[in-house]
Amino acid sequence: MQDTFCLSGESKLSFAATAGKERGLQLLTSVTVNMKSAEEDAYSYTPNVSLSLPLGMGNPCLATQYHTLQSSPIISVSSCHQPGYSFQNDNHVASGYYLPHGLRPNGAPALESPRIEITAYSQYPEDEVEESSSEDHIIKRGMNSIVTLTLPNADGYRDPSCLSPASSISSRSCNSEASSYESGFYNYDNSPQNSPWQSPCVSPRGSSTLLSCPHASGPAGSPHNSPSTSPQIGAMAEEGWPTQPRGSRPNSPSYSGGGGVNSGGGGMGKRKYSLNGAPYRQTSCSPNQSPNLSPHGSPRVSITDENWLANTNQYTNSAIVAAINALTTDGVIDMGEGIPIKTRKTMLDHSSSMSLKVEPSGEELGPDGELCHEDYPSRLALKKENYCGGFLDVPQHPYTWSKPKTYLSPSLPSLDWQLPSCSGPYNLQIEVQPKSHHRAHYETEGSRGAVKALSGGHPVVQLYGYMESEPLTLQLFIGTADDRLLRPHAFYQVHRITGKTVSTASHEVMQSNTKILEIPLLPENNMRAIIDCAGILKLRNSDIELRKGETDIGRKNTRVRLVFRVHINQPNGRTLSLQASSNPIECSQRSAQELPLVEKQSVESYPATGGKMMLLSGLNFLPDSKVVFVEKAQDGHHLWETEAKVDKDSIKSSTLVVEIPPYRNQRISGPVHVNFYVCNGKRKRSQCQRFTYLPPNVPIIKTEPSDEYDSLGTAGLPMHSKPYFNQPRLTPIMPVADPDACLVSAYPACPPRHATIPSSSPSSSPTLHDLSPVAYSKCLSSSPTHAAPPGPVVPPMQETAGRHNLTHPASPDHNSCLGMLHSQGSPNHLNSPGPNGYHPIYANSSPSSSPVSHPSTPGGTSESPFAQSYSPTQAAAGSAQAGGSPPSLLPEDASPPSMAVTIKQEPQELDQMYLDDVNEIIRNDLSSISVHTHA
DNA sequence: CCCCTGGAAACAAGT
DNA sequence: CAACTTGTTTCCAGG
Repeated sequence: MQDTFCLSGESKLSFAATAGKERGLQLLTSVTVNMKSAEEDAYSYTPNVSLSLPLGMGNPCLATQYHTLQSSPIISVSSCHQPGYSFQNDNHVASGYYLPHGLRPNGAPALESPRIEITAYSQYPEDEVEESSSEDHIIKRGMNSIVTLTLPNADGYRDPSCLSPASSISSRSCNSEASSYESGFYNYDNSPQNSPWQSPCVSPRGSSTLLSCPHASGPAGSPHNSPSTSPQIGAMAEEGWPTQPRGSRPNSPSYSGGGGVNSGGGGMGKRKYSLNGAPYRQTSCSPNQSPNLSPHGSPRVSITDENWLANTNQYTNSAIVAAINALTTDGVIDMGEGIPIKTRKTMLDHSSSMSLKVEPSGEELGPDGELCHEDYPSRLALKKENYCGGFLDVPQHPYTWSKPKTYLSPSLPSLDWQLPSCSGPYNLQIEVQPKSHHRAHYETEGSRGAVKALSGGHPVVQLYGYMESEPLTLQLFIGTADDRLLRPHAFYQVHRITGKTVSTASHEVMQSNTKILEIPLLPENNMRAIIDCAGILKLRNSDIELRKGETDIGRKNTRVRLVFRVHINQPNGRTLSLQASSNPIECSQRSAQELPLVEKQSVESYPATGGKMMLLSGLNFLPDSKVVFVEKAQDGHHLWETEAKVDKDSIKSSTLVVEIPPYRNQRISGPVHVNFYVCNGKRKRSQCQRFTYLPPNVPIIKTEPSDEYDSLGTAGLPMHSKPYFNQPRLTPIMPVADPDACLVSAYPACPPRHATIPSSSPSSSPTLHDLSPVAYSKCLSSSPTHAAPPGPVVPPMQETAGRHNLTHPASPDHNSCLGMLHSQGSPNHLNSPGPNGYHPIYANSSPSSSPVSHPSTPGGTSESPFAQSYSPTQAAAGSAQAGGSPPSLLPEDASPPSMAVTIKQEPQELDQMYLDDVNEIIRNDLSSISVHTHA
C-alpha cells in the first residue's frame, strides 16, 4: 500500500492505509507493485499525449529529453485511438483505477484522442535526471514525463496531480487524500476526461492532465493517485531525491524548500504540526529544493509577479509553452514539489481528524465518501447508492437521491472547463450571492463557518427551466477569481459544514484534487438550494506552491469564487453541464479588513464628458480613499490615468461618491472601456472595476440605482460590481458556448436568462446589466462573432462582461459549451470532443486572445455536439484541425508563446502590481499576442 | 464541549 | 544588513 502511495512512504502510507479502502488499497497495491507496468499501461492508455521521443516510460532518457523539451520542443499532434479508455468507462471498477488517472481522460474509446508528440532536443544533460536518478526515479520520471506532457495541456496552473496534495491538504486531507486518491481515480477520470482532452487540447497548462496522468499511471499505481501528487512526488522525492535529508525538515516544505532559510516557512515555531508532517515534508522539502535547483524549477516557486505574468501569458498564449513548462517542471520539480506540499503532516493529521469530524454523518458518508471516491470512478452504481446513502444520511433532508447518476458519469467536464450558465431552457443562477468577504480557515484552525450572504443568510442557487421530477446534484467547488479563466483554486478548498445550523445536505467528493461539495437539487424545492453547508478551507501557500505543476502563487491570491455546476441528463442521452460562479470572495483576514472593495457602482457607462456623480458601494472605504480611472493598452501600458474627484464628505466605510472624470478624448466614436479602482494606499487597491465611456451623443442606458443592489443582495451588483477581471472568461466563452450549447442540446437558443430568471431574485439585477449600455457594448465587442445566440450570450456576457478584453476566456467558454454536453452512452467521446474543443479554444484564445474580435471563435456553427465542439476549436485554431482541436492548438500556441515572450512588456510598476494588475497585463499581452498571431 | 468568530501574535517575505 | 511593511499562519479567548 504504502509503496503505492509513494508519498512519503511512511506517513502517507499509514495514512493511505487508513484512509484507503481495502479495495482501493489492493488495487493500489497491485498497481504499485506494477508501477512501471501500470505507468506504462497508463501511458498506453493515455494515448493522448505521447512524446514522440522515446520519452516512453521505459526510456531512461525521458528525463533528459523531457527537460530538453523545454528548450525546443517540437510538438506534433496526432490522434490516436485509446483502447484503454473505453475500457475504463465500461469497467468501472478495475479499469477505473487505471484509467482514471492516466488515461481516462479522453477516454473516449471510440473517439480518437489526439496525441501530442513532442520532440525535444535535450539541452539539459542529465543533471536533473540524475537527481531523480534513482531507478525509481527513472521510472517515475518516465511517468512524470509522461504525465507532464499531458499536463501541460490540461491545466497549467494547478497541478492536477499535485492537486491531490492540495486537496488532500486542504480538507481532511487524510480522508480527502485517501478519498481523493480513491476519488482521485474517479476524479481523475473525470478530470481526465478533461485532462485527456485537455492535455491533448492543451489546456492552458496541462496541470490536470499531466498530473492526472501520473496519477493515472501512478494511480494505477493508485499509489500515486490521490496522494497522488504528494505521494508520487513524495515517493519520488524521497526516493528520487535521496539527496535531501529526509530528516531535515518536515516543516513547511515551501518555505524550507525555498531556502532553507526558514525553517519552515510558514511554519514558524507554530508549525510544529509540520514537523509531524515531516516525513512528507522532508520529502517535499527536498523536492522543493531540488525543484528549485532543478533547472526549471517550479515556476511558482521562483515566480515573481513578473514571472508569473510571463508564465501566465505563456500558458495562455500557448499550450505548448505550458506543456513545456510542465515538462520541465515535471521532471524535477514534480517529483519533489508535488509531494512536499501536500505531504505536510498537518494536512494529514488534520485531514484525518478532519475527516472524522467533517464527515461524521457519516461515517456513513465518510466511508462512502472514500468509497465513493474510489468507487466513483469505477462503479457508478455503487456510488450512486453510496451517494444516495450519504444524502440520505443527512437527517435533514428527507429526500432521497436516487439518481444522481449524471454527475457521476466520468464524462463530466473537468473543473477547469468553462461552462455556460444557461443552455436551452436551463439556466443555473446564483440567486443570492455570497458576501464579498469570508475568512477562510486553515487546517490548523477550526471551521470558520459557512459562507454567508450579504443579507445574513446564505447563498442560494437555483436551476431554472428544469421540469423533470428527477433530483439533480448541484456541485460546488472553490474557483479562482482572477482574470484568467475560472478554474479550481489551488489554495482553497470547499469545506463541508455540518451541524444544527445547516439545513442543506451535502456530500464531498474529490475530483482532480479539488474538493467538490455535492448538494441535492430537488424539484420539490423548485430546484433551489440554500448553500449553508459550504465553508472555505485555506491551504498553506507553501504546501501548494511547491507542487510541481502549480504555477499559481498563493501570496495575495486570496480571492475565490463559489463555482456551481449541475449536470442534466437529457432525453437524447447526453448530459448538459451548466456552471455559475459567484462574485469574488476575499478570504484573507487582513485583506478583508484593509482592502477597499467595490461591490457596486451606480453607473456603468457614461458619456466621455464625465461629470456625473457615481455612487460606489462596497467595503473599507476610507476618508482618504482615492478613485483612479485607468485605461491600458493591450500591451499593458497605461494610456490614461486620472484620479477622480471623490466627495470626501460623503465617504463612508461602505459608500463613496465619485465624480466621473471626463475621458481623455471627448470624440470617441464608440464605447471605450476603462477601469477604475479605489485606492487606500500604496498596496491597498480594490480590484479594477469596469467603466465605459460612451460617445457624447449616445443614449445612455442607465443602470439601476445603487440601492437595489443592497436590497437585492449581491446578485444585482455582481454584474456591475464585479471586477471586470473576474468574469472575463465567461463572456467570451459564453457567447460561443451558449450557442453551441443550445445547438448541441438541440434547444433553441437559451432563453434569455432574464426571461428564465424571472424570479425576482437578486438575479434580476443582472437583467439590468444586460440592458445597460455597457453590457451591450461588451456583448458587441466580445461576441461579435457569437452574435448568433444573443439570448444565451447575454447572460454570459453579464457575468463576464468585462472580460471581453481578456479574450482567452472566450475559447474556454467555447470549450465549455462543447464540454457541456456529454453523451451518456459515450461520454468519453463526447468529452473528448469537448476537451478537444477546449484545446482549440485555448489555442484560439491565446492566439485570438484579443477578446474583441475574434470571429474565429464564433464558431457558432456546430451542428452536432461533437461537431460543434470541434468546430469552435477548429475555427478558433483555424489552424489545427487535426484530429481535433488539440493539434491545432499546439501549432498556434507555439507561435504565440514566442510572441509573448518577445512582445511582452511589463509595467513599470510591477512591484506594486497585484494580481489584478498582473491579470490585466496578461490579458493585454495575450490580446496583443493574439492579434499578432492572427495577423 | 464544540463550533464560530474576531483579534492578534508570531513569522516570513518583500522593500 | 537592519528596519519596516505587508502578508500568512497559528493561537487565544469569548459567545
